[in-house]
Amino acid sequence: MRPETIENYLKTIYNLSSNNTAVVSNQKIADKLSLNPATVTEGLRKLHELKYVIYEKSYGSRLTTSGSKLALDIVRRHRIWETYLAKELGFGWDEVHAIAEELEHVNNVKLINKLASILGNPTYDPHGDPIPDAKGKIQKSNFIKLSETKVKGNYKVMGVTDHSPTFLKYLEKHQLIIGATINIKTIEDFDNSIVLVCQKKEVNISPKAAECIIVQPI
Amino acid sequence: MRPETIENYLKTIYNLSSNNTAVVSNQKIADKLSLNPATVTEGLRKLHELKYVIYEKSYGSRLTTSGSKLALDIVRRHRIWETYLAKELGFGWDEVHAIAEELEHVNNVKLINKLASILGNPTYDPHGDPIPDAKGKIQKSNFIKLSETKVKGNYKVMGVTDHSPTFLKYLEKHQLIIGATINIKTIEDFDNSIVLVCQKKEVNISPKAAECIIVQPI
DNA sequence: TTATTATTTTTGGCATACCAAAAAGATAAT
DNA sequence: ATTATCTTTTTGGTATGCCAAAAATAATAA
Repeated sequence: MRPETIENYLKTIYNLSSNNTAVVSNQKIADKLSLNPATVTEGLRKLHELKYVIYEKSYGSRLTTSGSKLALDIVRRHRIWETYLAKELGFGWDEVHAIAEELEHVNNVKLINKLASILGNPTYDPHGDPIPDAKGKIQKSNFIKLSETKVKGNYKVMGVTDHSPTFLKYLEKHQLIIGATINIKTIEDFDNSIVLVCQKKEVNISPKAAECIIVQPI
Repeated sequence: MRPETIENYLKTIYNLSSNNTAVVSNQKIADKLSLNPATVTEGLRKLHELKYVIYEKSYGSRLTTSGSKLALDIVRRHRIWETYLAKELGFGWDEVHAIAEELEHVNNVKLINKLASILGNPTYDPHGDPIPDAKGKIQKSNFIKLSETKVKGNYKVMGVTDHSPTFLKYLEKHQLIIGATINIKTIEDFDNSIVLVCQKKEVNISPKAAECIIVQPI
């Protein structure tokens, strides 16, 4: 298997099993990588042989220790590049994902560590995702999705789980950026939409959008 | 053909026909890319179909206008990255080539122009090679190889044509870096070796090494 | 010019990464 | 429990990028 192919699978499995214990379905991998399910079945069989994943037929996959290690390394490269592009090269948070997607495959430890060092070894990227350190150690947060909030009141935006430019531009338009304070006014029982105030303006958040916003009560 | 494959061929053809009119042999391309000649024949046939090169069987290849454009773009990316790695990220001139070899395939105009702008739009890279500007315009120099010098006296080191760490480390050891002034003492008729003085120390340069050093009389 | 050597091309083959469609297996719904 | 649906796997097939060995074509030397 080509290194790039391996990296894309491992990164995807890692991202899809965030809590890192859950098994990931072929379908979800296929969706994320825009691949035919048949291709994914084949890919997982090979990754199992390579001992990067434990793949149980018709059930799901999870990373082995060595797969996890590699995945964390790719995630580190991706998130360091995203941060570098945003902080040092002036790219917007809606632009960095696509570029980092390519840069992440350049595997040079010295390079990534140098970038990290210039940035002051950051622990979070522009989307609020934690950045593994050089040893693969990663911050664990227990923030919740906006869609999971049960009580009204003040929250802080801590991250996003969708990195598409469309979504990020939409958030930016409403000042819903990382670190912003929001005040939840209503949680509609009917359709689960949320009305909140951000920078003194009222915004109505759809359930779909609320799924992709990570917050912390304050 | 995969973009990366195309880029590697075009860049190689460009580099091998420096004066840009000469046709390039399959063998030389195969050597540079570490490919079997059979593979190169096949590759050139496809590039001809794609109208990136004019490939005449059993004779040689040269770039078309569109091939030249693409080649210059890749060369620009490569050399901008080399310069950025050296100047901004502290890598040695013996390290930058290998890393740039991978980074060059990340095709993002805004990114490269941003790096170039940070560097002050440089026209030469750490090996003394000219960097095409955003429009593909490239400085033409009429420097000569150290091996082509006919008269003794003072010269300035303007570049190198071999980018291997081994060679570059060897040069550095003798202070034969870009911008250095050298004084040619002897040109041996017997074996074409050259004795010169650099930083007050005498160095004996083999014909092979002299082939890879670019100088200008002063 | 002819023989020798080097280069290029052809041929046949292999591995990777993909897909579409059919078959098998799980899950959910009645 | 049986159907209906959704997911996964199998099967058969394609395109790309590569190579080794043989055949054809240049280039060089005798």
